[in-house]
Amino acid sequence: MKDIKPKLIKLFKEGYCTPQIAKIAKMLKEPSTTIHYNIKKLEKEGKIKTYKAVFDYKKIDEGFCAFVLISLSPDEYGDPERITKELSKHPEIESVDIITGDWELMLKVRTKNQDEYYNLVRNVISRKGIIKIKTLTSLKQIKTEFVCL
Amino acid sequence: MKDIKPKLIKLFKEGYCTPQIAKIAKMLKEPSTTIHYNIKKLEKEGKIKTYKAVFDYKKIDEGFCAFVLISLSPDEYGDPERITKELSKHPEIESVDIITGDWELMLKVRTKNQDEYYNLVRNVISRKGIIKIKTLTSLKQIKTEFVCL
DNA sequence: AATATAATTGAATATTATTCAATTTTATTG
DNA sequence: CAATAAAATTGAATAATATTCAATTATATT
Repeated sequence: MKDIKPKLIKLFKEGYCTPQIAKIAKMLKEPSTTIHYNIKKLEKEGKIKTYKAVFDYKKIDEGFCAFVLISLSPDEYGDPERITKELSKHPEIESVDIITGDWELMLKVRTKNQDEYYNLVRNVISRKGIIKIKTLTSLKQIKTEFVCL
Repeated sequence: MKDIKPKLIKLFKEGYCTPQIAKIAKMLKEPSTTIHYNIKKLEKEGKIKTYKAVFDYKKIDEGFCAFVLISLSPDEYGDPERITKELSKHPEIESVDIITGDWELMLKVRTKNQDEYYNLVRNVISRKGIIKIKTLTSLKQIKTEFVCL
Protein backbone atom coordinates (compact mmCIF):
# COMPACT_ATOMS: atom_id res chain seq x y z
CA MET A 1 0.00 0.00 0.00
CA LYS A 2 1.44 3.28 -1.14
CA ASP A 3 -0.52 5.60 1.11
CA ILE A 4 -1.56 7.81 -1.76
CA LYS A 5 -4.68 9.19 -0.12
CA PRO A 6 -3.09 11.57 2.39
CA LYS A 7 -0.97 12.99 -0.41
CA LEU A 8 -4.07 13.53 -2.51
CA ILE A 9 -5.88 15.25 0.34
CA LYS A 10 -2.95 17.59 0.80
CA LEU A 11 -2.83 18.46 -2.91
CA PHE A 12 -6.58 18.91 -3.19
CA LYS A 13 -6.70 21.36 -0.30
CA GLU A 14 -5.12 24.02 -2.46
CA GLY A 15 -5.58 22.95 -6.06
CA TYR A 16 -4.89 20.25 -8.62
CA CYS A 17 -8.45 20.42 -9.92
CA THR A 18 -9.85 21.92 -13.09
CA PRO A 19 -13.23 22.99 -14.47
CA GLN A 20 -15.52 20.53 -16.24
CA ILE A 21 -16.03 22.50 -19.42
CA ALA A 22 -18.09 19.89 -21.30
CA LYS A 23 -20.45 19.43 -18.38
CA ILE A 24 -20.93 23.17 -17.94
CA ALA A 25 -21.47 23.62 -21.68
CA LYS A 26 -24.26 21.05 -21.58
CA MET A 27 -25.75 22.64 -18.48
CA LEU A 28 -25.78 26.18 -19.91
CA LYS A 29 -26.53 25.01 -23.46
CA GLU A 30 -23.59 26.89 -24.93
CA PRO A 31 -20.69 25.71 -27.11
CA SER A 32 -17.81 24.34 -25.08
CA THR A 33 -15.43 26.78 -26.78
CA THR A 34 -17.46 29.70 -25.46
CA ILE A 35 -17.33 28.26 -21.96
CA HIS A 36 -13.61 27.66 -22.34
CA TYR A 37 -13.02 31.25 -23.46
CA ASN A 38 -14.95 32.70 -20.54
CA ILE A 39 -13.26 30.52 -17.94
CA LYS A 40 -9.78 31.36 -19.21
CA LYS A 41 -10.75 35.03 -19.00
CA LEU A 42 -11.84 34.68 -15.37
CA GLU A 43 -8.51 33.01 -14.62
CA LYS A 44 -6.45 35.67 -16.41
CA GLU A 45 -8.31 38.44 -14.61
CA GLY A 46 -7.32 36.78 -11.34
CA LYS A 47 -10.94 36.31 -10.33
CA ILE A 48 -10.46 32.57 -9.93
CA LYS A 49 -7.60 31.74 -7.58
CA THR A 50 -7.65 27.96 -7.84
CA TYR A 51 -9.79 24.86 -8.14
CA LYS A 52 -9.82 22.56 -5.12
CA ALA A 53 -11.72 19.87 -3.24
CA VAL A 54 -14.05 20.28 -0.28
CA PHE A 55 -13.91 17.42 2.21
CA ASP A 56 -16.14 15.86 4.79
CA TYR A 57 -13.58 16.80 7.38
CA LYS A 58 -14.85 14.36 10.00
CA LYS A 59 -13.97 11.57 7.59
CA ILE A 60 -10.41 12.73 6.91
CA ASP A 61 -9.29 13.01 10.52
CA GLU A 62 -9.98 16.71 10.81
CA GLY A 63 -13.17 16.50 12.80
CA PHE A 64 -12.30 19.22 15.28
CA CYS A 65 -13.12 22.73 14.09
CA ALA A 66 -12.81 26.00 15.97
CA PHE A 67 -12.86 29.74 15.48
CA VAL A 68 -10.06 31.54 17.27
CA LEU A 69 -10.27 35.18 18.30
CA ILE A 70 -6.86 36.77 18.81
CA SER A 71 -5.76 39.91 20.58
CA LEU A 72 -2.44 41.41 19.51
CA SER A 73 0.01 43.39 21.60
CA PRO A 74 0.06 47.13 20.80
CA ASP A 75 3.41 46.92 18.99
CA GLU A 76 2.20 44.17 16.62
CA TYR A 77 -1.10 45.87 16.09
CA GLY A 78 0.40 48.49 13.76
CA ASP A 79 1.68 45.84 11.34
CA PRO A 80 -0.29 42.63 11.89
CA GLU A 81 0.63 41.20 8.50
CA ARG A 82 3.85 39.67 9.78
CA ILE A 83 1.96 37.47 12.22
CA THR A 84 -0.90 36.72 9.79
CA LYS A 85 1.54 35.59 7.09
CA GLU A 86 3.24 33.32 9.60
CA LEU A 87 -0.07 31.82 10.76
CA SER A 88 -1.23 31.29 7.17
CA LYS A 89 1.63 28.87 6.53
CA HIS A 90 0.13 26.21 8.75
CA PRO A 91 -2.06 23.62 7.02
CA GLU A 92 -4.42 23.32 10.01
CA ILE A 93 -5.45 26.96 9.63
CA GLU A 94 -8.23 27.27 7.09
CA SER A 95 -8.66 31.03 7.21
CA VAL A 96 -7.03 34.14 8.63
CA ASP A 97 -8.80 37.49 8.83
CA ILE A 98 -8.02 40.86 10.37
CA ILE A 99 -11.27 41.99 11.96
CA THR A 100 -13.01 44.90 13.69
CA GLY A 101 -14.10 44.96 17.30
CA ASP A 102 -12.65 43.71 20.55
CA TRP A 103 -10.26 41.28 18.85
CA GLU A 104 -7.74 41.82 16.07
CA LEU A 105 -7.67 38.45 14.27
CA MET A 106 -10.11 35.66 13.50
CA LEU A 107 -8.85 32.20 12.57
CA LYS A 108 -10.72 29.13 11.47
CA VAL A 109 -8.82 25.99 12.43
CA ARG A 110 -9.21 22.27 11.78
CA THR A 111 -7.44 19.49 13.64
CA LYS A 112 -7.97 15.81 14.32
CA ASN A 113 -9.24 16.37 17.87
CA GLN A 114 -9.09 18.67 20.87
CA ASP A 115 -5.65 17.38 21.92
CA GLU A 116 -4.15 18.36 18.59
CA TYR A 117 -5.90 21.69 18.79
CA TYR A 118 -4.24 22.24 22.14
CA ASN A 119 -0.87 21.48 20.56
CA LEU A 120 -1.57 23.95 17.79
CA VAL A 121 -2.48 26.65 20.31
CA ARG A 122 0.71 26.00 22.29
CA ASN A 123 3.11 25.66 19.37
CA VAL A 124 1.71 27.97 16.73
CA ILE A 125 -0.91 30.36 17.97
CA SER A 126 0.59 31.35 21.32
CA ARG A 127 3.63 33.37 20.38
CA LYS A 128 5.17 36.74 20.89
CA GLY A 129 2.76 39.48 19.86
CA ILE A 130 -0.34 37.46 20.64
CA ILE A 131 -1.45 38.43 24.13
CA LYS A 132 -4.87 36.78 24.40
CA ILE A 133 -6.94 34.20 22.56
CA LYS A 134 -10.52 32.97 22.80
CA THR A 135 -11.69 29.72 21.21
CA LEU A 136 -15.22 29.23 19.90
CA THR A 137 -15.52 25.52 19.23
CA SER A 138 -17.78 24.31 16.45
CA LEU A 139 -20.23 21.74 17.80
CA LYS A 140 -21.75 21.09 14.39
CA GLN A 141 -20.90 22.25 10.90
CA ILE A 142 -23.89 22.78 8.64
CA LYS A 143 -22.19 24.57 5.74
CA THR A 144 -18.55 25.13 4.82
CA GLU A 145 -16.88 26.83 1.89
CA PHE A 146 -20.35 27.40 0.38
CA VAL A 147 -20.99 23.65 0.48
CA CYS A 148 -23.67 22.07 2.66
CA LEU A 149 -22.45 19.03 4.52
CA MET B 1 -22.57 39.31 -24.90
CA LYS B 2 -24.11 36.34 -23.19
CA ASP B 3 -23.13 37.13 -19.63
CA ILE B 4 -21.67 33.69 -19.05
CA LYS B 5 -19.32 34.71 -16.25
CA PRO B 6 -21.84 35.17 -13.43
CA LYS B 7 -23.32 31.79 -14.29
CA LEU B 8 -19.87 30.21 -14.14
CA ILE B 9 -19.14 31.81 -10.77
CA LYS B 10 -22.39 30.44 -9.40
CA LEU B 11 -21.65 26.93 -10.66
CA PHE B 12 -18.04 26.97 -9.46
CA LYS B 13 -19.03 27.94 -5.92
CA GLU B 14 -20.35 24.45 -5.31
CA GLY B 15 -18.82 22.20 -7.93
CA TYR B 16 -18.43 21.57 -11.65
CA CYS B 17 -14.72 20.91 -11.26
CA THR B 18 -12.75 17.69 -11.34
CA PRO B 19 -9.32 16.43 -10.30
CA GLN B 20 -6.32 16.71 -12.62
CA ILE B 21 -5.27 13.08 -12.56
CA ALA B 22 -2.45 13.32 -15.11
CA LYS B 23 -0.90 16.29 -13.33
CA ILE B 24 -1.10 14.58 -9.94
CA ALA B 25 0.35 11.36 -11.39
CA LYS B 26 3.34 13.31 -12.68
CA MET B 27 3.76 15.12 -9.36
CA LEU B 28 3.62 11.95 -7.24
CA LYS B 29 5.45 9.84 -9.85
CA GLU B 30 2.75 7.18 -9.86
CA PRO B 31 0.73 5.66 -12.74
CA SER B 32 -2.36 7.69 -13.53
CA THR B 33 -4.56 4.61 -13.07
CA THR B 34 -3.37 4.31 -9.48
CA ILE B 35 -4.20 7.94 -8.84
CA HIS B 36 -7.55 7.44 -10.51
CA TYR B 37 -8.33 4.43 -8.33
CA ASN B 38 -7.46 6.24 -5.12
CA ILE B 39 -9.44 9.35 -5.98
CA LYS B 40 -12.55 7.36 -6.86
CA LYS B 41 -12.19 5.59 -3.54
CA LEU B 42 -12.06 8.88 -1.63
CA GLU B 43 -15.19 9.97 -3.47
CA LYS B 44 -17.07 6.72 -2.79
CA GLU B 45 -16.15 6.87 0.88
CA GLY B 46 -17.71 10.33 0.99
CA LYS B 47 -14.46 11.92 2.09
CA ILE B 48 -14.48 14.29 -0.87
CA LYS B 49 -17.72 16.25 -1.06
CA THR B 50 -17.07 18.21 -4.25
CA TYR B 51 -14.51 20.02 -6.38
CA LYS B 52 -14.96 23.79 -6.66
CA ALA B 53 -13.27 27.10 -7.36
CA VAL B 54 -11.86 29.59 -4.87
CA PHE B 55 -12.24 33.21 -5.92
CA ASP B 56 -10.58 36.51 -5.28
CA TYR B 57 -13.84 37.72 -3.81
CA LYS B 58 -12.95 41.41 -4.10
CA LYS B 59 -12.77 40.93 -7.87
CA ILE B 60 -16.16 39.22 -8.20
CA ASP B 61 -18.22 41.83 -6.37
CA GLU B 62 -18.15 40.07 -3.03
CA GLY B 63 -15.59 42.24 -1.34
CA PHE B 64 -17.44 42.57 1.95
CA CYS B 65 -16.84 39.73 4.38
CA ALA B 66 -18.07 39.36 7.94
CA PHE B 67 -18.42 36.85 10.74
CA VAL B 68 -21.82 36.89 12.39
CA LEU B 69 -22.40 35.68 15.94
CA ILE B 70 -26.01 34.73 16.60
CA SER B 71 -27.96 34.22 19.81
CA LEU B 72 -31.05 32.04 19.58
CA SER B 73 -34.21 32.28 21.63
CA PRO B 74 -34.58 29.50 24.24
CA ASP B 75 -37.28 27.66 22.26
CA GLU B 76 -35.11 27.48 19.12
CA TYR B 77 -32.04 26.54 21.07
CA GLY B 78 -33.25 22.97 21.58
CA ASP B 79 -33.45 22.31 17.85
CA PRO B 80 -31.27 24.87 16.06
CA GLU B 81 -31.09 22.80 12.88
CA ARG B 82 -34.29 24.27 11.48
CA ILE B 83 -32.79 27.76 11.44
CA THR B 84 -29.34 26.63 10.31
CA LYS B 85 -30.81 24.73 7.34
CA GLU B 86 -32.77 27.81 6.36
CA LEU B 87 -29.71 30.07 6.63
CA SER B 88 -27.59 27.60 4.61
CA LYS B 89 -29.81 28.06 1.58
CA HIS B 90 -28.60 31.59 0.97
CA PRO B 91 -25.67 31.95 -1.46
CA GLU B 92 -24.16 34.87 0.46
CA ILE B 93 -23.59 32.66 3.49
CA GLU B 94 -20.31 30.79 3.14
CA SER B 95 -20.46 28.82 6.38
CA VAL B 96 -22.82 27.99 9.22
CA ASP B 97 -21.65 26.49 12.50
CA ILE B 98 -23.27 25.73 15.85
CA ILE B 99 -20.73 26.83 18.44
CA THR B 100 -19.91 26.82 22.14
CA GLY B 101 -19.83 29.88 24.37
CA ASP B 102 -21.89 33.03 24.66
CA TRP B 103 -23.38 32.68 21.19
CA GLU B 104 -25.14 29.77 19.50
CA LEU B 105 -24.27 30.21 15.82
CA MET B 106 -21.36 31.50 13.78
CA LEU B 107 -21.84 32.54 10.16
CA LYS B 108 -19.33 33.64 7.59
CA VAL B 109 -20.96 35.94 5.05
CA ARG B 110 -19.89 37.57 1.79
CA THR B 111 -21.69 40.42 0.04
CA LYS B 112 -20.86 43.15 -2.46
CA ASN B 113 -20.66 45.88 0.17
CA GLN B 114 -21.90 47.00 3.57
CA ASP B 115 -25.28 48.08 2.18
CA GLU B 116 -25.97 44.63 0.84
CA TYR B 117 -24.82 43.14 4.10
CA TYR B 118 -27.35 45.32 5.87
CA ASN B 119 -30.06 43.99 3.55
CA LEU B 120 -29.00 40.43 4.30
CA VAL B 121 -29.17 41.08 8.04
CA ARG B 122 -32.63 42.61 7.72
CA ASN B 123 -34.13 40.10 5.28
CA VAL B 124 -32.42 36.84 6.13
CA ILE B 125 -30.57 36.86 9.41
CA SER B 126 -33.01 38.82 11.58
CA ARG B 127 -35.96 36.48 11.93
CA LYS B 128 -38.04 34.75 14.53
CA GLY B 129 -35.86 32.70 16.85
CA ILE B 130 -32.79 34.92 16.42
CA ILE B 131 -32.79 37.35 19.32
CA LYS B 132 -29.37 38.98 19.02
CA ILE B 133 -26.55 39.24 16.50
CA LYS B 134 -23.02 40.63 16.55
CA THR B 135 -21.03 41.35 13.40
CA LEU B 136 -17.26 41.05 13.23
CA THR B 137 -16.27 42.67 9.95
CA SER B 138 -13.22 41.40 8.10
CA LEU B 139 -10.87 44.28 7.36
CA LYS B 140 -8.44 42.12 5.46
CA GLN B 141 -8.50 38.50 4.36
CA ILE B 142 -5.13 36.79 4.38
CA LYS B 143 -6.24 33.18 3.88
CA THR B 144 -9.57 31.62 2.90
CA GLU B 145 -10.64 28.02 2.32
CA PHE B 146 -7.00 26.97 2.89
CA VAL B 147 -5.90 29.27 0.06
CA CYS B 148 -3.70 32.31 0.63
CA LEU B 149 -4.93 35.39 -1.20
C1' DA C 1 -0.90 -21.91 4.66
C1' DA C 2 -5.00 -21.13 1.93
C1' DT C 3 -8.31 -17.99 0.46
C1' DA C 4 -10.48 -13.72 -0.14
C1' DT C 5 -10.18 -8.92 -0.59
C1' DA C 6 -7.97 -4.68 -1.85
C1' DA C 7 -4.62 -2.09 -4.45
C1' DT C 8 -1.63 -1.45 -8.38
C1' DT C 9 -0.73 -1.25 -13.15
C1' DG C 10 -0.33 -1.20 -18.63
C1' DA C 11 -2.82 -1.16 -22.76
C1' DA C 12 -6.96 0.22 -25.20
C1' DT C 13 -10.74 3.25 -25.56
C1' DA C 14 -13.80 7.06 -24.71
C1' DT C 15 -14.17 11.60 -23.37
C1' DT C 16 -12.64 16.13 -22.89
C1' DA C 17 -9.84 20.23 -23.21
C1' DT C 18 -7.43 23.10 -26.30
C1' DT C 19 -6.02 25.37 -30.44
C1' DC C 20 -7.00 27.93 -34.43
C1' DA C 21 -9.19 30.62 -37.90
C1' DA C 22 -13.43 32.65 -39.21
C1' DT C 23 -17.41 35.21 -37.88
C1' DT C 24 -20.26 37.98 -35.15
C1' DT C 25 -21.01 41.28 -31.64
C1' DT C 26 -19.81 45.23 -28.98
C1' DA C 27 -17.13 49.38 -28.01
C1' DT C 28 -14.53 53.41 -29.54
C1' DT C 29 -13.37 57.38 -32.08
C1' DG C 30 -13.27 61.04 -35.40
C1' DC D 1 -23.48 58.22 -37.36
C1' DA D 2 -20.42 55.77 -39.99
C1' DA D 3 -15.71 53.63 -39.74
C1' DT D 4 -12.58 51.13 -37.17
C1' DA D 5 -10.83 48.53 -33.41
C1' DA D 6 -11.42 45.35 -29.81
C1' DA D 7 -13.82 41.63 -27.61
C1' DA D 8 -16.66 37.60 -27.69
C1' DT D 9 -18.63 33.61 -30.00
C1' DT D 10 -18.28 29.50 -32.61
C1' DG D 11 -17.25 24.93 -35.48
C1' DA D 12 -13.79 21.89 -36.96
C1' DA D 13 -9.41 19.68 -36.00
C1' DT D 14 -6.15 18.22 -32.79
C1' DA D 15 -3.97 17.24 -28.44
C1' DA D 16 -4.43 15.80 -23.95
C1' DT D 17 -6.84 13.40 -20.46
C1' DA D 18 -9.90 10.41 -17.97
C1' DT D 19 -11.83 5.96 -17.87
C1' DT D 20 -12.43 1.10 -18.54
C1' DC D 21 -10.79 -3.43 -18.33
C1' DA D 22 -8.17 -7.47 -17.38
C1' DA D 23 -4.09 -9.07 -15.27
C1' DT D 24 -0.96 -8.87 -11.53
C1' DT D 25 0.64 -7.94 -7.02
C1' DA D 26 0.05 -6.94 -2.27
C1' DT D 27 -2.53 -7.18 1.97
C1' DA D 28 -5.87 -9.03 5.16
C1' DT D 29 -8.65 -12.83 6.99
C1' DT D 30 -9.79 -17.30 8.58
